[in-house]
Amino acid sequence: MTKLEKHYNLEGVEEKWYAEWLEKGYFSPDPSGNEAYSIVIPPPNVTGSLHMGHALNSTLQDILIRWKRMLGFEALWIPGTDHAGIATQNVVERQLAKEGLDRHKLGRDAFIERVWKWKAEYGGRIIHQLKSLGASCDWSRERFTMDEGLSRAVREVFVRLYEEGLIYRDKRLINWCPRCHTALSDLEVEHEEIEGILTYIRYPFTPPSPPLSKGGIEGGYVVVATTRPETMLGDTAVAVNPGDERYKDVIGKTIDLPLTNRRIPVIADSAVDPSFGTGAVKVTPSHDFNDEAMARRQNPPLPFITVIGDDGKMTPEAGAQYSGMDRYVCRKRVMEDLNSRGLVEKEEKHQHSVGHCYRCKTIIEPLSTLQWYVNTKPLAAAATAAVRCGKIRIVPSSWENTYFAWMENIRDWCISRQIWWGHRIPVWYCSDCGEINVSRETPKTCKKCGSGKLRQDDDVLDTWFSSALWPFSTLGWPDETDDLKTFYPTSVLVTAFDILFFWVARMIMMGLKFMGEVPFRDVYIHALVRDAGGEKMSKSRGNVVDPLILINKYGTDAFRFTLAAFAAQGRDIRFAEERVEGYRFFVNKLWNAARFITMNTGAVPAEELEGMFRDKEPLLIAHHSSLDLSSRWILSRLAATVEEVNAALGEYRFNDAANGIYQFIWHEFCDWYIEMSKHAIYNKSECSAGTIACLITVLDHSLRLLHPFMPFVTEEIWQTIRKYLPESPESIVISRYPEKLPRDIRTEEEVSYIMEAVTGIRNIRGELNISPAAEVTVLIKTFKARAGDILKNNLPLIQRLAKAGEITVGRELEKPKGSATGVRDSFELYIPVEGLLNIGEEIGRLMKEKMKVAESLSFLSKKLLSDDFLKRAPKEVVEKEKARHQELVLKDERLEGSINRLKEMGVKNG
RNA sequence: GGGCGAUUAGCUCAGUGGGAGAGCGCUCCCUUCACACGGGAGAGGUCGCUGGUUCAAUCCCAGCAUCGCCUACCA
Repeated sequence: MTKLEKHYNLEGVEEKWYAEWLEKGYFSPDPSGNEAYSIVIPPPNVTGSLHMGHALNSTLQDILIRWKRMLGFEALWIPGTDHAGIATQNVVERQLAKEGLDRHKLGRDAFIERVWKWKAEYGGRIIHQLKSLGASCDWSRERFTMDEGLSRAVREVFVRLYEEGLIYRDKRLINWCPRCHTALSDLEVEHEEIEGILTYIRYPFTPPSPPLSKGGIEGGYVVVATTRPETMLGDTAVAVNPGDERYKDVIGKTIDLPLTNRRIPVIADSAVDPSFGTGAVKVTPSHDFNDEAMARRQNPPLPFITVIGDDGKMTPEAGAQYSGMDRYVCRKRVMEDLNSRGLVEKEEKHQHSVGHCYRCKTIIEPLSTLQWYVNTKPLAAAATAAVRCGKIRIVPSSWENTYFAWMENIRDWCISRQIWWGHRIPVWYCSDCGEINVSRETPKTCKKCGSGKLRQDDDVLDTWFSSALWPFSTLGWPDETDDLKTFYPTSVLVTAFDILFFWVARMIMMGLKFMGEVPFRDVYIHALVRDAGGEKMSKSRGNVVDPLILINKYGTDAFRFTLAAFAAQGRDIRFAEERVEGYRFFVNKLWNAARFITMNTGAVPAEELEGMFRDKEPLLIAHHSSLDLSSRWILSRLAATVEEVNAALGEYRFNDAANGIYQFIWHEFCDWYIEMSKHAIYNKSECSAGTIACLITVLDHSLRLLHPFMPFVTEEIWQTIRKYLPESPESIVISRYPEKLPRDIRTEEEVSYIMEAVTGIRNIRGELNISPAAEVTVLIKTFKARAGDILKNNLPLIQRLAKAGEITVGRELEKPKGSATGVRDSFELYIPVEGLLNIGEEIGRLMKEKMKVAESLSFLSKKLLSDDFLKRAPKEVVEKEKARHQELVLKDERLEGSINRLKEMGVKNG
């Protein structure tokens, strides 16, 4: 037997077992084996480093996978990373900048080579970190979104969507990041509320000025308001609401646009809100989404004048004096020029939201460009239906509404990005005839004219395009692999809500479209991990808690258990480090329980102990009648816990599962059963093999229950007791998860009497501060014959646990003079306290208690006198409350008596 | 602007239509041979505010306040 140290020492344990598990291949399921259970990991960015979000996400998945594996499923957890187009390109570009290079100097091919090199060097970091979390992923199936197989899937999907007309190319306004120099989808724009300036500018009418209407127009000009004055250089109209009386006479008139030599019309459009600003709006179709829509609605459509370029600088069309200027420098200059002409009416502070690039936080610029789009409406309809009809269950279900709302308002998805790192769009343009060739394989000649002069589209696809295929591309699609047949659809997707739209919704659309089946049955949406103050953790806030540091400090097991215990549904997690410390104590508690048990296996002859385990599981059931009361009790409590934990995990209530195990191991197994068992163990003549076998059995089951949460310490301990267990496999990883053990309610009830007696005695001792050395005499007056019998049969146990001396049990006992009283459900305890305590203090305590009772009593009396309550409350409730009232009356009388007796004693003793 | 969520012990959080729980912290007692990373006993809460429904509300409903998040084309 390995000798266990007093404190659990994690040094080397985790690495040792993880290596062992990998070597044995426990994490690789057999596609032709039992029923499948599968999860695909939300692939972390290849540039990523493990943060709390990953840690929580991965821990929950690992708990599910380990649980199902132990239940006998072929459990597959596919790991991998995402190529993270813009993010990765940014990282490598920063690296280049340090060397005084940029990607344009390097050229496209060399740059991409450089990114691959970077990936080879640093891209495995997060994978390594996942392993240190104990993640039981099947690493032999690890994928990367730019793997050859996944690239094939991407092309297949693109071509088929194009052929069905669901992918198209169009020139329209998109969100443009001037820093990343690429288009972004709507989702990739983060809106932030900022305080800007609303500038009111005078636009003079082309002379002769029109006659003035009421308000609005003064001295031959109309006033418009804007937060972006520089865009006026691209204005092609001023719009007013057609119903706006103030402006009805000027619709159709023209304006001499200041700082330019252009003339623009005043138009009518019902989208204009007459109550905002002046009720007149400058229209810049090339740089504002609203204005673009307005321009297209006009007949004929308004012209588009692009004054800001893709680098965020003003174009020649902005005018010679502004061309080449940065957009914000230009804003200043325009303001100066307007001011010098007296055209600025006023400036106001103004709260409005501004879009920022989600990768680099640069303010995005709406820009009219040619991009590829997915027509998402038809795909979204099926994806909505799948959730509505229950083919996919979103847990917690409160997220369903969010999902529906987004899906029903979905807009077409801009999928092209003007960067280099990613899946290049499989489109080739013919230089001779202009034909667009869309193809799975790189074509040599134009399909229309046969020309060999083909040029591939420069753009790459949005990173999320390949992510959307992840649940089936990782399983081998478009090939019909065994893995695909066995493991698709996957069982559950575990993720945070922040990528519900980016990723989850798109996976559902693509899965339904290309597999004809949902990609997963359940979507479990877990909380976001925030800091203790509720702030989102981020590098810029400097409040990031590094999971790896916690793992180092407290061990992976304690850390994982903390995450699970925190993972209540529907609420964000405020992470508190003290909790991790608390659960490390729990690891140590478990460790010492195991130490106690392994130290005492020799209390009975080895053959006898072996005999207990000779039968197959459930070994102890066979011996049930030979087991003592407390052993039968702990087995029943174990059964209750097993039931609770399985039920909780089945509903993704990780916190309930974790707390259930914690409660059982610490407070029932350790605090009660082990203490009860000592009586037998330290008196070898009384010790039965059953008790030792029961200790081992409960420990074994506890370890297996706990293993998905705490994989390492459970394996470490389990290996030391494995030799006692019949037909046990070589690792706890592949052992059977406890399920469906028999309960014994009668025994549980009986033991509850003993526990009540013990806590009752301890109560009195503790409250009266009676020395632990004093063996108190106890009288127990029972109300029920059965309770009395149980207590009588277990007196030595009660004496031991409560450090009591003589105990008398009976139905007709009289309370001795000068004794403290404890009231329980089934009996009353009397402990003569004369000489054991300070009478003054005790009287004070009793008075305090009496006041509390009196308060409850007055409340209850009022309630019981109320006609309404008596008439309308359910009978059983009324009965309950009456009984409670009776009890309180009795308790009050007893307290009164005790106080009086103590007072007498006090007088006697001076 | 629309929507969602939160508000429970000093702290971090569970929970329920019939006078509220855990962990940590705090107080007191105990170095008893698994564990002081331990054991035992306690103190501590008008369950955000105001109304309503109900015999009964911390829980259901409405409004308000504070905080957080999502979403949106008010220039």
